[in-house]
Amino acid sequence: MTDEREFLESYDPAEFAPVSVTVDVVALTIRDGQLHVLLVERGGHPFAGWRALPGGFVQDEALDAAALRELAEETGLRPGEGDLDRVHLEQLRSYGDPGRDPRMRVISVAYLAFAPSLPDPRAGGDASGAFWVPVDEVGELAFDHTTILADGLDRARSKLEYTPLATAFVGDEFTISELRAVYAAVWDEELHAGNFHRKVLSVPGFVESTGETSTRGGERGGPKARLYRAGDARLLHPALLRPAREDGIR
Amino acid sequence: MTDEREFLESYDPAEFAPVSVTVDVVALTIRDGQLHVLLVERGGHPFAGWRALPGGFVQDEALDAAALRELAEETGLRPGEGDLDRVHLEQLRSYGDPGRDPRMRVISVAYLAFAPSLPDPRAGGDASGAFWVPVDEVGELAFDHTTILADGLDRARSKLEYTPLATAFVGDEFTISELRAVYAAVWDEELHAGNFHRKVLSVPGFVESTGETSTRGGERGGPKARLYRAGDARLLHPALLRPAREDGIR
DNA sequence: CTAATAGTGTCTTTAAGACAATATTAT
DNA sequence: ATAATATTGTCTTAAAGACACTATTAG
Repeated sequence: MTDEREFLESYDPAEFAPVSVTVDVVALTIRDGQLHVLLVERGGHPFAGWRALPGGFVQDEALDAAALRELAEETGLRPGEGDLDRVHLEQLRSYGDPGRDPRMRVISVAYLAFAPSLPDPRAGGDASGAFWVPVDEVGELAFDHTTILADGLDRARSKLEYTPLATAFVGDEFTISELRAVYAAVWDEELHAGNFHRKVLSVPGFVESTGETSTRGGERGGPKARLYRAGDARLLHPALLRPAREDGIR
Repeated sequence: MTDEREFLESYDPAEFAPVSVTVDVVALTIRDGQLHVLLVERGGHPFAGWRALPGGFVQDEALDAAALRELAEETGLRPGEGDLDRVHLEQLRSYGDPGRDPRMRVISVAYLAFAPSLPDPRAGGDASGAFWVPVDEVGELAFDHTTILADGLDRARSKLEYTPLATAFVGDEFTISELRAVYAAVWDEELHAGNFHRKVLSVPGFVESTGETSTRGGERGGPKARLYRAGDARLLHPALLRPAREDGIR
């Protein structure tokens, strides 16, 4: 195509040092009341044997599609078969410092995925293994993935405040207590059951009642709870704000 | 380097269709009480003669540096000489749909820049001209820049709520009225002067008094106003929330 | 003088948070 | 029976918003 030739000639070849574009996914889920992230163990160099975020090269596809594909490949789950349908996926940000990959210039577009408890992953792709790791037990990761994970957690914690994101971590139908457990796990804070309950119900469109009630009470006793499903709100108003911590503000 | 050879051989060449990475900048400033965005007029194909966001190819530099460089080139301002020092720059998100550039696969990392009123730009780089345009007079833009601009405006409007970003649009020292004018321009809403005044002063670390007072009153009368400078808060707590609009929530 | 503006005061409504009470269920 | 839990009630405090008022300044 002539246009493309013109295009390629229109700028300094020095600017055209080869660049690769990858996607990396910060996939979060909650297991046993703890926030977990999906990690893979790298097979090849560099960082062989290190843990890393799942990811890979972008093919002839949209960025979102690449992220979903990588997630499916690394977990062994198939898109379109239920498991991955309920996954909420959003772009986090891009990372492109020269030198972040020792081999060549690589720009990574990071994604954030939220999922209800998923089965244990099957290894796939480049990874010699993939597994869910509690976020407070993640050590040093390959490349700049420690930074990416930290940014992803920040984003997730913040989005819980003003969006109904928490509903992405629970099943189609859930109790208010289950929802509270999501907030507690992601924020790593206790929440007052009574106030939380009233607050959630008072935000228009956050949850809607199914009219049903759970088949049994809590794990350790208590009455059966009413069931809710996600409402139609895309923003929570008023928001569910975390208590202000002095650090982070200044 | 052997690692690089291994690397390049380690994946399907089909995945290695050439990719370019660009940065595009949504640069916002306020002139005459109206929010303006910096646009360029494209010289070459495709979209010759169309308006577009300033941007260009990423060289051997960090992404942030590329954005700042492009901004400097398109405006004719020099970094490190004051004009651009007060510019707040942050990454917006990346855009990479296949086909967003008709010539080849281009991933664009978009940036958002906020600046106090800057001088009229001088043309530079590929652009046959660059200029500030009121955001409500921007027509259709080249590529997917209309979407990028919309995303940038959303981000800016939202960040005014919970960060001291508004101070990036005013000078080093400013009056509460000037700050209110920023909010009014970005949100395109009137704000109650009295309540706004009290609110701003009540948020810890948002502004701090200089002890000085402006040399003259408002444009059309009124007493001299006290001067403030930006405080040390990185987040506003409590936030300055826009009135909830029914749309946008659902 | 007139109109506009800076800054403060006051009151109402809404939301957040602490705490208590009651009924229901697992063990 | 005991302990934990779901849900609702009450009260206090913080914040938001509406409105009024005074003093000061440009024109």
